[in-house]
Amino acid sequence: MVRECIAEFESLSEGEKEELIQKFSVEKAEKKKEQVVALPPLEKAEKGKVVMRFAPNPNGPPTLGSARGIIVNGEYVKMYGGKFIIRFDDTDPRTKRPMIEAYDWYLEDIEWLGYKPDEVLYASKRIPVYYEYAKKLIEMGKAYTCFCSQKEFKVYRDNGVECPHREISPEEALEVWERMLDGEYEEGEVVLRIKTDMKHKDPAIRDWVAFRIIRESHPLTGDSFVVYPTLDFESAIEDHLCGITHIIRGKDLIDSERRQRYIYQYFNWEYPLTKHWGRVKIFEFGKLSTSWLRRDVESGKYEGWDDPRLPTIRAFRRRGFESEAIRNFFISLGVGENDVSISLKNLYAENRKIIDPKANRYFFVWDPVRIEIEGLSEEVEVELPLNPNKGTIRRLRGKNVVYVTRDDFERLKGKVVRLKDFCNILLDKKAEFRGFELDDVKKGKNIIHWLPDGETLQCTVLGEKTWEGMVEKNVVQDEGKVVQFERFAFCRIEKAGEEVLAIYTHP
RNA sequence: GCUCCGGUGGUGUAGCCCGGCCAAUCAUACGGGACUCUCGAUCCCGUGACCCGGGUUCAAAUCCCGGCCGGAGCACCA
Repeated sequence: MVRECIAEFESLSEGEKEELIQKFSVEKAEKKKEQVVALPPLEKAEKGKVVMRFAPNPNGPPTLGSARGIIVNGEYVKMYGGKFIIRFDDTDPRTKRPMIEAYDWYLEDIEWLGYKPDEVLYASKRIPVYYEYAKKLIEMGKAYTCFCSQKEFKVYRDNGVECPHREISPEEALEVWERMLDGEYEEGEVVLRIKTDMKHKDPAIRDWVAFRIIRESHPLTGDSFVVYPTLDFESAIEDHLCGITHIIRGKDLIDSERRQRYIYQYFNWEYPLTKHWGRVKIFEFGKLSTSWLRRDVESGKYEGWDDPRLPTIRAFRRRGFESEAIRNFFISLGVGENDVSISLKNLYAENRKIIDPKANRYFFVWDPVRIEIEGLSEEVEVELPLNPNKGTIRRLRGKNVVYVTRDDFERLKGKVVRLKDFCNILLDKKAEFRGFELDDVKKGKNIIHWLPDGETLQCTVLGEKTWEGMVEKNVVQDEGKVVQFERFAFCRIEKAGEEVLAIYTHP
């Protein structure tokens, strides 16, 4: 039945086909609109009252991974209306030392991705607030100062046994706490723990650390503090203070919720709704850790944090990606708890949809080979499509000395090829002119791109590798924009002067 | 090891809570064709999946049990 229909359709004339397609295209267009990518509805989300946050530690620049957090949270706030808060969880000046430049990079990239934070908070500047809540908990007997070493406590924890310090009175604990704040103890000597349940079936939950001493100057607050909260504590307090309604983050933080709930219970607060997503592994980048990237950037293996080979948002911006593409890419991943490993090809496909219709076309001849065309006496002016979608054109001089790429030269030497939009030649270093008409070579489809001698600019393309070659002068008008180098790839023209520097976007 | 969580085409995703309308959605990928003086663009057509085994039921991707596989956490990191 279906086959018959198709056969019937195929047998129609072009005109008739067109007519039928027209007839159904309205319906199709409507369907496409419905399928606009969107996040699944958020549980218990009230219009205008959704408060969400993105809480990075700026110990490196935002990466594709950060983009997911920004996009998913930001997008939900957009969907329902409410508040979007950026909070820098920068409470460890040593092991996760913040990078001073990264604070602004986050803000910039968030804006570029299309979200405007309603509030920006720096945890490191609000440490006194956390002290107050710590004090309350101590007074309530829900937190205690503990002098066990990490090793000692591990034994207690693993065996589900309460440590001796757990039983001290709130008054005593308070006294120790004050002395901690006054800097009377050394690093590692004492910590403040939250009382949970030493018999909890998950050892990870048992009496966790809320504050520890770190004697290291903080990039933002200097030496103002020696007692720093852990993420679990800081974030628990802050989420409540900010009135966060929904938390969506990676599943590595799943235990965090279980720990924090104890505090919420003690203060009688309501814990936000949470959702956790799985790990994203991108084929092209493998596992990426900020510290690992940092080492390679600092060692000079990469040009900088926006090196086009890097998975940072800055790098994608430099490559000329549209933020809409990145948004669609992550929205389509959804918020499932299973791990995903996905190829950047999907991102490329999203980006291509947006960029292809607007990118101007140019010839870029990499690894050029000089060709002399014999039998072509006069120069001609050649018109080529600049943007096939808009019908605009560009011009090139058709000369008897041209350059083609080595790949094409070697592959097609001795054959008749078509210099796109110009003429046909028998390809060799001394080529023979074979006419201007297209039909002669159309069958073989040996259509290649070319550039006239003396009317080009030096061009370098930076990407996975570096390509050297020449490009037509016309590109100058597209400085800063993404163009398509025909038969090569999309590239962003970063600089166009005497020489051209282009960044490889994607195929 | 302990505590959680998850397993739908090559890849991602919808459906699973509230079993039937799922011979399973959409995207991407791949294959074929059309169009085009580039193309990985566009337009047609096609390929391709419910981890395995039991159970409950008239009926299971959906519920239950077991297995296998994968992941996360088990820090004075975030």
